[in-house]
Amino acid sequence: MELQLQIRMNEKLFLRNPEQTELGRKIILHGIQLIHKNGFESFTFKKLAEDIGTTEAGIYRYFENKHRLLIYIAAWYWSWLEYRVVFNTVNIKDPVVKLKKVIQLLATTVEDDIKTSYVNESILHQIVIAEGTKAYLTKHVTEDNKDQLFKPYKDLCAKISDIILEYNPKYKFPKSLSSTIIEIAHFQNFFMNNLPSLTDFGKDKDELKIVAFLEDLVFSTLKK
Amino acid sequence: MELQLQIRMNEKLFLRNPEQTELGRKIILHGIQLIHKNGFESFTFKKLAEDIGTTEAGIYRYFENKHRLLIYIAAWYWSWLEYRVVFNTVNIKDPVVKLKKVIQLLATTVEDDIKTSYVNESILHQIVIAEGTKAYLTKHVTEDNKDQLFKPYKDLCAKISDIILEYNPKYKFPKSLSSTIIEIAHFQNFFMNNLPSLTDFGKDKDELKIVAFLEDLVFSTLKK
DNA sequence: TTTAAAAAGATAGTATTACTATCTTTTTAA
DNA sequence: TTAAAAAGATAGTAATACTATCTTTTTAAA
Repeated sequence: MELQLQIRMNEKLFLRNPEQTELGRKIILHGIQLIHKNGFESFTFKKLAEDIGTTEAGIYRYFENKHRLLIYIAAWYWSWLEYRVVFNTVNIKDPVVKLKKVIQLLATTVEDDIKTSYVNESILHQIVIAEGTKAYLTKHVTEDNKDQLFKPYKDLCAKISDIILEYNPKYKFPKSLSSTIIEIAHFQNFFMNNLPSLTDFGKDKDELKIVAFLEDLVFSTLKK
Repeated sequence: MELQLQIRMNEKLFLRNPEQTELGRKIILHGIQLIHKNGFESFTFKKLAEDIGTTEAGIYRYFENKHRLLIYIAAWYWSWLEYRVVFNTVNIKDPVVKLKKVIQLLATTVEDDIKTSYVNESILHQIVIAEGTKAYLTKHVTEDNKDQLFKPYKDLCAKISDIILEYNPKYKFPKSLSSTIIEIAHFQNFFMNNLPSLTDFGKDKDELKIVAFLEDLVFSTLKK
């Protein structure tokens, strides 16, 4: 049995659906690689076009600008992560086990378990760590939000929030704790690798220590 | 008695020290205002020059590029915050009181208590919330770090970490908890105002709720 | 008070970025 | 087979991110 994961993306994220054409898929695949290699700031559609062997104009037919492409990539990541959270917690009764699973999924590098044709999930994870917040840290976040561009992030946050309430229905800040776990999983990873004195993981650079930190944080806070 | 706070900035942050000339101080003052108004992405030295009534070339004599100006502004903010932490916790014995003070300083909007001639602290606070992470979320973070550009941030983090250990010397993740408090204070503020469904503060948009969330988080985690 | 050097102002120029437009060729789907 | 969708090719433009140079003004020290 070979299944292929298909994530349904919001129409407003693109001008032309990149999943449906060869060029579109190349834009996503090479886009992720280029952003990872040079960083989002020095990433341009011109360079991407050269990389792919097409023209700038060709890429503009799919995405309004590079920021929209970043939002698309981030949205894809969050949708994929929500899928993995659902998949990995289904049939589990104990919310403790579920929460631990969530933390592990957020804080550890993906093994390429589910093959999606045109996305390299492990590079994607690195991109979202370093560039993900730039998707919403803008002056037009409110309009973008009205277009539902951040729905996958918000859905994931809501899902984790539900598990938190399952564990402790009286906890007052489930959504804030949820978004905190998500962001901190990424920030501690970035700090560990780039500004290690901001963490306690600088020496061995072990993702499992981030997991331990987050588990301690979450379960101390939620203890009834 | 009128005292003036002077923050000594790292020489590598600028080409020519902006504190020492009228034009330099205007660059900081109007730079902060412009970034706040239009966001960092659409901020340019050309616009800033027009705003001030000087030329682009004039600004380039002070800062290599707009990213360096952002780092300068962020560094100034972190230095100022560390000063305020020190000032507000001196002579306090109880680390609980100290930690609460720290959280309050991080999570609530500044009242313009200390006058610094050429920096608007309340706008600065807003900028660092929305743009601060962009100072280090780059491909050249390692070189910038070697130039000590993030020292004020790391110093603040270390200071808070020390208070954490004062309260609970056995706690395993003082630095990570410290950087977590710092980042989350800002992120929850940004989410509350821009993506409220990621928080539990959307309705009343009250900073004091962020304080409550952080206090609960920190003291649950550190409880012996 | 003079003078030199530092800072600021004025102007020009360049490569790159971030697009838009249009026309032709190729691919695809009915 | 044929039309329409997609891709390719080419051109152009305003803005961005700088660098260079020359002149004038300010300042600080002899």
